Amino acid sequence: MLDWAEGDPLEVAPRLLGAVLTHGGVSVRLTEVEAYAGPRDPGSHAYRGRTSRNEVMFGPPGHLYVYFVYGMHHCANLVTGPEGDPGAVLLRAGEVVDGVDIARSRRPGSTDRDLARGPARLCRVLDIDLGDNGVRPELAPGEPVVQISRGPRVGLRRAAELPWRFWATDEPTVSTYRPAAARRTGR
DNA sequence: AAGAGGATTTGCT
DNA sequence: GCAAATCCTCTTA
Repeated sequence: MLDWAEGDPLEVAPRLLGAVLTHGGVSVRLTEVEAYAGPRDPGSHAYRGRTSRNEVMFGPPGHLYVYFVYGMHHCANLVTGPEGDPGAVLLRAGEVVDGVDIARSRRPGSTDRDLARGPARLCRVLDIDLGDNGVRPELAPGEPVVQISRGPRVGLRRAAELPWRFWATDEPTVSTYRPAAARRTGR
């Protein structure tokens, strides 16, 4: 099961587009993802080796790697690499296809289009937090995405040039591209 | 033991 | 367009 979601994150990422992730009573059809290739990828949390935070990425595929950022947001990855090889795919955005009422209640004031448009919003709508780190999510293949675009990953300061972000072309639920924030101090 | 920084979002100027 | 919000985790000493 989930063979199509296991292996090299660069190959799995485009295959995840269109797949449906269900958690907390809400289902999201993935429209935007990013690949993180573990130890050979300077942008990966696993680049500097195993720590208590990224431990799940070193485990078997099919589990969620959830992390906490900016003091208030959660982001979720699907671990894809074989045990010992920490590859993962960041779930950046999607379209809510089931449980819309619950999703709306978790993000009051949001338009339906924006409900899961961004990695932290997606987690919010699916009720994913650190407590879900390491769980096996409910994931099903969906309608295949017809046209796929790819480009640089979002928000990274390291290895930002690698075109490892994949999204469904012309999908309104894809997040808007923002280059990494510039350093305030330093040079 | 302490400090810096972050795979973001939101609201205000 | 820019900065605040806010705390976990890693790095360095």
